[in-house]
Amino acid sequence: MTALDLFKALSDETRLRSLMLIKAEEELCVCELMQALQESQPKVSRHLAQLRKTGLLLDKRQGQWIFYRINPNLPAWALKVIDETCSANGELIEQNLAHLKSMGDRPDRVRSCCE
Amino acid sequence: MTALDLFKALSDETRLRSLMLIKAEEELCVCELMQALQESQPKVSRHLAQLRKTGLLLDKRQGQWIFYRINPNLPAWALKVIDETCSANGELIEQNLAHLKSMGDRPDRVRSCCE
DNA sequence: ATCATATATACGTTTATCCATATATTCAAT
DNA sequence: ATTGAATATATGGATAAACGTATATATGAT
Repeated sequence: MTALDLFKALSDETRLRSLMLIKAEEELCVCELMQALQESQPKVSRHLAQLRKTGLLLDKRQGQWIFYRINPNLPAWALKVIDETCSANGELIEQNLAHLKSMGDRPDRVRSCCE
Repeated sequence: MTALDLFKALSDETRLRSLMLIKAEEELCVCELMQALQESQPKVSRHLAQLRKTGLLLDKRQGQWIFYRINPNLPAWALKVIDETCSANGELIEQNLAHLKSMGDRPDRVRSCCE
């Protein structure tokens, strides 16, 4: 995980928003992110794959869903960069979080994207 | 200066190195950066212009040289991101700093790129 | 005024990135 | 085994970013 890798990963709006949302919510599955971002499935999936390949995210399959969370083993400086960015730029994902809430909380939330 | 603007600015190797070098040396002129980076004048100049337009750098003309320095009025979180990145990734510019040293210190250094 | 130096910008080309659409994979349920 | 839902990936096309070369601007010296 070089500095350049990190900044490239964060230099796309969909990826930046996804990362911030995942950090705010601990973990999110693809369908939740689709709802939060109001974006298509392949688009969200592609960007998440990129964040995973760069090492920023870890994924965990749970039934038919795949949950993404921030890789806690990132270098300390990278975690700090993410922290600083998230805590100072919350307004960027305000609306996305609102979309998330409109799904209800889990397990309701999960149910609402899979049934 | 949105988060996205910052990360886009830092997601190019030439720009990242330039910023780190400028931070390490307080201020640098274009010809010093050309030497440090071993890159062409238009390439260096173009990337510096981009960093200036994004608000990351300030420039100051001094005779025929133009010195760039980090904009101290950046939002606090952005300055922290830059700080963290620089202090944890010094090896990225090790060799570039060596090239700089080989010019000698200013005013010698400046003389060596202008005479 | 002329010339040399430092820097900036314009232009056309190449390269990288992003996207939408279509298709594949994986799991759960029947 | 078949079906449906969630996710992933492949492909071709569009958009944007970066580059090299050439040219312009500004300063200092003669």
